[in-house]
Amino acid sequence: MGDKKPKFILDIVPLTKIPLTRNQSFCYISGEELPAGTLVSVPLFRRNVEGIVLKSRSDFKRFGNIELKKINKILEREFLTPNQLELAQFISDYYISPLGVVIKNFVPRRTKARSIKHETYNLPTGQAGIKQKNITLTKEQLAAVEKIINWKLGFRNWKFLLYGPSSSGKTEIYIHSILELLKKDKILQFLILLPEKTLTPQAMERYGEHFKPEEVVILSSNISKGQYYSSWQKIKSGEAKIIIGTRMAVFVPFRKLGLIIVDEEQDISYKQWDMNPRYDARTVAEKIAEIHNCPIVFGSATPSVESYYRAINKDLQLVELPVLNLKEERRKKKEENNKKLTFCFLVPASFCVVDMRLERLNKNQSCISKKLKSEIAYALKNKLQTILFINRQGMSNFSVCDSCKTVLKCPKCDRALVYDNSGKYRCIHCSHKTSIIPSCLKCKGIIFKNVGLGTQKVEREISSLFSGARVARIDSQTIKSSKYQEEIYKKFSQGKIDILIGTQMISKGWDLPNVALVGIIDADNMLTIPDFSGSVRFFQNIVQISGRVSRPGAKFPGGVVLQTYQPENRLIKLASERNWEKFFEFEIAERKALNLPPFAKIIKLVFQDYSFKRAEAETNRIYKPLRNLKNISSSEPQDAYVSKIRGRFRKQIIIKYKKEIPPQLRKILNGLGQGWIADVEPISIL
DNA sequence: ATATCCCAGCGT
DNA sequence: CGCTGGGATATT
Repeated sequence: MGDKKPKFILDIVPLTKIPLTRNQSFCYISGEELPAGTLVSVPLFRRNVEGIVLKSRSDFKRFGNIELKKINKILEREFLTPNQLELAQFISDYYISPLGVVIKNFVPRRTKARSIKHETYNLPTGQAGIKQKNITLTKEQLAAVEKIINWKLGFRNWKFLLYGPSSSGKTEIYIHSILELLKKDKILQFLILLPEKTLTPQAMERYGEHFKPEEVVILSSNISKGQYYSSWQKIKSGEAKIIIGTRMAVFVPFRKLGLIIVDEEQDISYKQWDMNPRYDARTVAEKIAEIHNCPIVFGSATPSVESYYRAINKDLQLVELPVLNLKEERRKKKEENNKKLTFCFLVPASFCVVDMRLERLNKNQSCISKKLKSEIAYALKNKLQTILFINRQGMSNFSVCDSCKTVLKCPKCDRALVYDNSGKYRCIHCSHKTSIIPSCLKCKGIIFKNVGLGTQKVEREISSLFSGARVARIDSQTIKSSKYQEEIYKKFSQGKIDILIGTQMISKGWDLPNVALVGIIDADNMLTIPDFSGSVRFFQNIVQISGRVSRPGAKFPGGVVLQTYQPENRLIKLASERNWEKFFEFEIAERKALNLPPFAKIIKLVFQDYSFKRAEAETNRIYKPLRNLKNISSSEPQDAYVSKIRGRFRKQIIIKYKKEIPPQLRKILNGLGQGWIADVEPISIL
């Protein structure tokens, strides 16, 4: 048969890594025209892969001398929406990541959800969803809602920064805005992005109360592939209206978005830093808002420096919220307490900085200061709960050989091993463990001294100081099983635990109403992060940690005790005041002086190799052309903060540029070979 | 993903 | 000189 059927050439992106130096889409022949976004199977060099159609055309001429292959199979037409394709291209360009790898994130595993269980989330079921709780909003909250829902009237812009302390009622504003926008247009969908840590069942309930269960989907990394696919389909069909999720939720096929909310906007878990594409869900969400022509709200009590700077420059519309009647509440509380208690050791929301040098002078060698000890004792006596923060897990920072004073290091990583109470020493990077009796690599000594503090050490100390107290510990070791975490949470909220010791892990998400005292055991340790965002992280940590006490509704006003060897440190002072604006002024001046974000954009280039020589040679090779480029500045190749991981040496180059990546720089970045990692706008340059 | 090419390192 | 293993490479 003479093949009279018209044939078409399709531009198809295989869902696999194609080097950035090459064209990201390939041409295939098909008997029929296929719309963009169609999922197909194509042969690609002796194997078959999935691919997404970008374009159909009928001109053969360009490929006269190359014999094109036919597509294998059409899997599903218009599997991805045009909006998604546009977004994928944006992410690929912006984060210098192969388009196929990016699109892979948009294509769910198409496994049928085996169980017919519709909702397995902890959403309030049955009636609860439909009865819309009457939320009474304050004047300020209502004003914020008005601004958001009337975003079209705002001539300036429809990107908002909702800046208000925790407990200023941001969630109510989100919910109310959504309900109002839904009233106007029933087919709208809404995206609510949350950091991993705050996407908890407790947080979910707050949203679940106001919408029908079948209208809400939750997307996080711990749902099954089948569940994800079923949610994905619901979103594509329009059945799902409220999409709550972590950063991965930016990849789903929205039909028509009415509003995007990025809660806890400052949270660094929005940035994917460990694999390609190294995208930032905040930036991507903003792009989605542009594509869908819908408003976007970034919410935070301690905004990122970048966002607040944008708000000041009117690039975001700043909506400020006052503390929700907290002052009155505090005053009332104080009066009450003064009546009840003969002496009130904690001024409400007091913040006490303890100088640990004085403790040492006074022959107190414990990691618990006299002040903190007495406060804990008081809290115990009054059946109030205490949280102690120590941002180091295990027993200590590092261990030193007693005879030759060498730090015990991981053989594969440039990292000190930590003693973890099982009698072994562990590496946090590669989970390498020593034998029960480790020996010093240098002198074969077997006696080690532990230096510094860890959660386990604090736990021991506390147990010996307060033998009657019920103590629990939470860190990344104990938290591995979420069951255990849930159990601790339950016990603590039921008042069955007096003192909770943990890393920053517990500073978020957990709503603990009965906490009277928060102790920050070693603030200096938190100050030592030598990174451009170190100060911000410190400040935010302290605010978040302090936020564990003195919230409205608390049964007792709380206090914070911060222990430090440098009480005169400017950051400690700023943090103890917890005045974000004041901190911002200090920080922005420093960022400007050092040409750091938001005054410059950063790309971090990391090269890893088993041979130090090769790592050195390769980074120097790339540095040479970079040095001569105009409009950028790049650092000389330097050892990464952890200069060796799993036996591979790591060298890095930090590049700064204004606004957009210059074309010549892009060319160099596209040509980076195996072993290189490019991280655009990284959260850290360590 | 995977066949293929290239080269260093090694033994004959 | 050939054999081998590891790494880079290309894919319509």
